[in-house]
Amino acid sequence: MDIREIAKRAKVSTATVSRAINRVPTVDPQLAKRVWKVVDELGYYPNTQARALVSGKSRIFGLVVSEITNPFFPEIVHTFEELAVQGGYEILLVSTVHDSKRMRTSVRRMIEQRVDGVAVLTFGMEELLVDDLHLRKVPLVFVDVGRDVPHVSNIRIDYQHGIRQAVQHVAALRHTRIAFVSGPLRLPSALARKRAFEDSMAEIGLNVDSELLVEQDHTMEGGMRALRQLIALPICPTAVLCSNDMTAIGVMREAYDQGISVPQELSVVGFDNIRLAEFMIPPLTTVDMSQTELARIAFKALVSDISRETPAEHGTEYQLNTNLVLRRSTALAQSGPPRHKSTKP
Amino acid sequence: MDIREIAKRAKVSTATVSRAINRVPTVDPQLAKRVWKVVDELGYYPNTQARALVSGKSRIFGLVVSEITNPFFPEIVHTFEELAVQGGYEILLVSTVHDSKRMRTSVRRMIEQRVDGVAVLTFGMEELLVDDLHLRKVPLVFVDVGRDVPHVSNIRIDYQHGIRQAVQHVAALRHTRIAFVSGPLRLPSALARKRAFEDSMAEIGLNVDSELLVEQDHTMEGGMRALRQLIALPICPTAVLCSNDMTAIGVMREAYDQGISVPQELSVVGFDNIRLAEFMIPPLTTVDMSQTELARIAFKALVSDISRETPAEHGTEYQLNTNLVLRRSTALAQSGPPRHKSTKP
DNA sequence: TAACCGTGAGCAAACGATTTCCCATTTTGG
DNA sequence: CCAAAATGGGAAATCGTTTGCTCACGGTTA
Repeated sequence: MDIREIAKRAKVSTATVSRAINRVPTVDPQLAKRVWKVVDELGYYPNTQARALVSGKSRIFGLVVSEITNPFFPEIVHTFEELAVQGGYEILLVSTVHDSKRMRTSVRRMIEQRVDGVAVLTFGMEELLVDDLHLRKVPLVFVDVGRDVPHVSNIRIDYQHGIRQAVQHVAALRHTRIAFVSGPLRLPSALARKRAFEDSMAEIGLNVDSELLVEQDHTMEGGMRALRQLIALPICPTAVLCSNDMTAIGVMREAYDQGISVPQELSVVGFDNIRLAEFMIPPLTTVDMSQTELARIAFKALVSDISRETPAEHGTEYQLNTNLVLRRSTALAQSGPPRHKSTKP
Repeated sequence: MDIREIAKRAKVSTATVSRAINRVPTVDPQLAKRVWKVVDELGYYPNTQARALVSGKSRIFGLVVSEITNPFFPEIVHTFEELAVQGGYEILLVSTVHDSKRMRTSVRRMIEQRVDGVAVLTFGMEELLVDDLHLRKVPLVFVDVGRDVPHVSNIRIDYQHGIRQAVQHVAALRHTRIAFVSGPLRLPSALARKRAFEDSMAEIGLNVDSELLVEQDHTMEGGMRALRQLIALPICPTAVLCSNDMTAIGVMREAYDQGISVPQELSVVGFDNIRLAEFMIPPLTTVDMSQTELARIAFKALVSDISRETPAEHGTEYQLNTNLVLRRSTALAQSGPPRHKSTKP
């Protein structure tokens, strides 16, 4: 059933039907009513493809996230979708972008679908895409893309702020042997977090032993591996900061397996502040990086790029802060000499 | 840039370009090569809208889930998406379907987008949609839709199987006062789980006190509330089964706050077996309802519906089983009289 | 009364592909 | 060597909308 059918039954032209449906004010209310009646009776709804074809706008946004399986991202998807439906947009989702090739094809496919904009909230794969994408004049928003790419908006995240707070918090609790479990260092965001840690430590005159810097993969299993590695050290750390909450959960889980109590014997700090953090046992002290805020910014960026008909020469820069939130996974370092493998009873 | 541009530059007709791109075998390899050369040089890619308009297929699947924020669903999305990209499909995601109105419009919009099929994996809102949707002849797959709807595939879940195992497991550990925290009972799936619990209890001759049946909302907060309610009882339960893992996590968290140790003083069993369950402290014993399997079935159902040109009179029925997986959140009931509020020292 | 306007509806041309014919070559067989 | 069949490419119709342009109609103004 198409617009012609409606036109025929309402005894008007297809043009009038189109105008009536789109609520163009110049159409006579009488006629409009007649059209709507037929539309309702037949349950007609316009073909979006045809619409998009002529208008050039699909009212679809692409949303690319790293790994929907990490609870950090669903929260983003949630907010983004909320805004999308409010704005009358659909969202085309791509997740699971392990490798850059897969990612490229995914995004390429989005562009083939003529999405009106793409938000790439992936923390790391951005660089590879930028070139591909900004040629097509689709509005784009990235997170923490290093270089300054024309026509692309960028959400810059201030990792330093929250991580410094975390370090100082832990230091204030008298910890001196503080470990950091990073994500894969090829990811810019993981690297930035580790740097922020090192800088913050340096700032307060604590040196970070290289053996206390362990690289993992931002998963719970990674966190478990990390702790196993750390407790094998001659002198164990008494606190461990993690590059994300999943890692921290893994660390706590391994601590449980090893009979190390958190926070009495080991303080743990996460990063991200996923909703789950609050429900861990013990509730996880972590650095908040607001997922709703991030999604909100990304969405707004896209919308404002679209409304601006002449694309801005330099994409807008947005800013997102991070902040420590205290819960119960950190405590005063145990007095006396740090727990030492070989001196342990 | 469109197909005409390519045709002009390759000095062939648009028809030939189309054929070359779609790898129609009858086109002369020479010409095809010439076309592809131009295509690559110009970075041309066909307009999906136009394609869809003429072919009537969009190569997009709609995926509707209850609440992306519940870790159960991302896992489904993940698998579904995996299969989708393999099959050359995009996915249009709708989550956050609290109210049926919102859901209807969402799905309506999907249909307007001319998706090739919709998987509604939402555990409860199905009924409302069925009528709207199955008129349009879009392939559909639901979970546990009660009545037998023509042209609609249905994944039926055997809650009873896993829940009976859970009940028997807990009973074997000498628990007799066993509580059940259900989801919102207006959701068919929540109701079915509760029924399965009651039946399983009856089967082994344990009576379930109505005060041990608490209705909650499938969230972690709900779990916390539930436990608070249960420990206020004159005689506390020594084991609590939950309608989903999020609830169980909440229960364990509240137990932690109340200083009740799991599993020594309280056994907890979840339902769903989200990935996180294994990483809880203690690791959560739960009933597995494979998310990957569910997604896989849904996807296959859609694909097979599509390939079958004449829609089957009665949609296919699929089956998904549930199974207890033992971890460490359950233990022998403490001997002696059950912990009693007023007799507690 | 004639010229003029403003209003609102219809005609037809896009939008960018696919696909159905149909025609011009070759190839094949007698 | 010629007719018939096979082959491959092109012209044009089509998918379902939107929209610029034209035109008819009725009312206002000189």
